[in-house]
Amino acid sequence: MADQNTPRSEAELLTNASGLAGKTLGQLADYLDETVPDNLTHAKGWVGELIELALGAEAGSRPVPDFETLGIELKTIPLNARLQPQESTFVSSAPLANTVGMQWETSAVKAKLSKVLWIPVEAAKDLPIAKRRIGSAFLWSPSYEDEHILRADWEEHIERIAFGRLDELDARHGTYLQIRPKALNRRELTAATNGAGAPSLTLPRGFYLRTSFTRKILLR
DNA sequence: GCATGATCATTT
DNA sequence: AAATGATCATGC
Repeated sequence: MADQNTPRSEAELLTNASGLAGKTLGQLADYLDETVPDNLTHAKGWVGELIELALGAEAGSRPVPDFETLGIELKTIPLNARLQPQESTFVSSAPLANTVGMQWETSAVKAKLSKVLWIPVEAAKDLPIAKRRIGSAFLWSPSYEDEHILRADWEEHIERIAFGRLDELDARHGTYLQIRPKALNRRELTAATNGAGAPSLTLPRGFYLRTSFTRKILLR
């Protein structure tokens, strides 16, 4: 079983993560003295937080990788009954103000995706949460081709934002990386820059990896 | 409000 | 059934 202290090395983290494979969320919750919610409607982050606790992630809500000294980001990946990803993966909030001049190389998206520890977890809706099994964790970094496409997507999104075409933002753009709302509700507003370069307000958005892309990652 | 963790619910 | 758009919880 994984311990609750932060791992000192990548190998230690991988060993701990591998130790979760085959366990159910119920077993892990018992071990950690956590309560399994009846459903995730009001606990959407519960699985991710449980795994963080099990592996000793320390970032909390700070904008740094879960395992800061190792430079590794932890992501759970929900699997359907066919063991394929069933949801997109949130990466980071999208910058909507003063985006002119932003570069992929120094972007939050590139930083977040540079090294990810993926942990597959069964998530079929008809499977009780406590009975859902954790899968085999694996460390991933984007391939050269992946990064090329991610960069092109990011640049396309940022260009749209930089020109103030906020009304054109929608989830259909982007091959691997899409932009979708990331807010409490549709009335939420955040600072943006409009087409005239003036301050404005718009719905907060986030960058997400399409399910079709995480499916490819899983198959590697 | 924005960062963390995501899934839900409706539309296509 | 899959994709898009909307939403939920928590901490500071």
